[in-house]
Amino acid sequence: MPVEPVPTHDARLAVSTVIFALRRDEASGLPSLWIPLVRRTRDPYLDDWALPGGWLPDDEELSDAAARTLGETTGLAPKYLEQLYTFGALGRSPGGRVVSVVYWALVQSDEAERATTDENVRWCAADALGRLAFDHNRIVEYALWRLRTKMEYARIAHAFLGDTFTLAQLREVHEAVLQRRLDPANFRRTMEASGTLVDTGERLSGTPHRPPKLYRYDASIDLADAGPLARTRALGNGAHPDRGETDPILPHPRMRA
Amino acid sequence: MPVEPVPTHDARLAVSTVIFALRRDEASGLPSLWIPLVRRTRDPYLDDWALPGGWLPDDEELSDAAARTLGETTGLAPKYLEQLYTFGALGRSPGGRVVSVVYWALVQSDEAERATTDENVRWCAADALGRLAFDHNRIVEYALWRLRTKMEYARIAHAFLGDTFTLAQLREVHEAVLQRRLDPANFRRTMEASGTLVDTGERLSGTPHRPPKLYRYDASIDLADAGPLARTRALGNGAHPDRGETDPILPHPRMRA
DNA sequence: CCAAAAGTGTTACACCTACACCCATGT
DNA sequence: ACATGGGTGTAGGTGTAACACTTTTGG
Repeated sequence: MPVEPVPTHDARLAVSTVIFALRRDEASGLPSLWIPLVRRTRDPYLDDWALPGGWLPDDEELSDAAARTLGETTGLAPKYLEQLYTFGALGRSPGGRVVSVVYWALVQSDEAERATTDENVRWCAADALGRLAFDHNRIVEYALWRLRTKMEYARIAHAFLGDTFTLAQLREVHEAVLQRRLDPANFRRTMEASGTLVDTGERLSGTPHRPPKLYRYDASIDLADAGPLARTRALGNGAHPDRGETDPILPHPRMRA
Repeated sequence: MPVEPVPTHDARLAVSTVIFALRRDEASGLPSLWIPLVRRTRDPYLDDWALPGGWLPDDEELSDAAARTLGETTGLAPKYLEQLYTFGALGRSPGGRVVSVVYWALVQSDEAERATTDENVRWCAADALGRLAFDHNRIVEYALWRLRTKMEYARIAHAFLGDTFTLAQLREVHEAVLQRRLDPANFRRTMEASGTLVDTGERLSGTPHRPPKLYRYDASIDLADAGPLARTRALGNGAHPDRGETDPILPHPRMRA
């Protein structure tokens, strides 16, 4: 057995969060993904932009730390929060090793429109950030990939919306994240088949055409596929890690005997 | 901006690994999943069984630490290694906070047959471990779920086998992990369609029936779906994190416009 | 009435499943 | 020769993609 001495000078532990919201482009009218960044106020990468985060307090849960820094920078509460990955490469932070447990979060987009924006917080289009501090470009790239991948098999799109929404709004979210148009008819059937949509009986009026039904999201269905860690924290809607790699990954059966 | 003081008393950082091998049951002849455990030699949970791991050295990469403890307990090198999740709940370790970055690994099964087994290392059937130290039962449960989920969409089964293998051997791996029989004919076509199998031209002789072809795994195909972190470390075959929670996740297109 | 989006129906096609059947080798 | 697993062929079911079509509102 190897000896197991208590370390005298551990790597430092940080928590960061990639926060996604949907923002409507003024010109095209189409929504796209935006994330908030904070300006560095001290030496490594001073004045550069970085992901919200900070050192992990001794007495705070990892996900709580992620949600707290999210609130401190945006003034919002996450509607979806999930651990992304832990980055701990030796060279990633000049001047002392830092291991960062990174979360990703979705926030309600209409709330995000009127979110905090001061000198040191800036919202950027997720696919056109500048050069970020540390390895944060890589982290955002991975978070984007996870969001897009997971959107194809999990029901998380509603986290960008309010309590009730129309199918067109839900489809618009999918289209913005996946960056391609979806067939309204097939999208409707796919969502209805998932069993997670509840017809509220209400309709949205004031549109210049036939008023669409308003739906509500039903969380009780999804949990089966979310894996053994899903039951952990409730968090309003769904807060589960991955399928992995989710991968996922749970669509079809397979060739059986 | 919140203050950002350097912490005086961080949580301690550990790395653990869930190591999977396939072991053939003497009675039934069918292979099933086994994992090595180490006996605790100090106070929290003294003499209980736990996952291999240890404190993260200041100058070692996370994945290297996982691979090293794997080697120290089994004498083997991983054929597949991927970060699983980071566990950092406040109460998970009595007497001081510990944040564990957990990896999962696959090792070649015939090598594992003759692996280290002393007083303090024991191999157990993955679905019939006793009560483990800390939250390690939960961790193994999650790792098992990830392995089974990922086996359905990613090509990782070959990591349990040698350099060359027959389709029947590969199918046996899938059957053992997924715990159900697969149709040999359909399994063959699915694997051939994946494009990751290379016919070596050789055949396995000595069987009491028609000699099956020997195949080799071709890594160059898979990397497309593995996500932005895949290019990181080469590690013989594939070492990529997730699709996440992958998950996944990448089988089908979707309703297009 | 017209435009436009909501919502329904239908067909073509891809893929998975199940199972029948032939092939090649050791005993 | 024959038993056994290797390997190929093929019909039926399931689900998605594409698109035509009807419905319902505001202007």
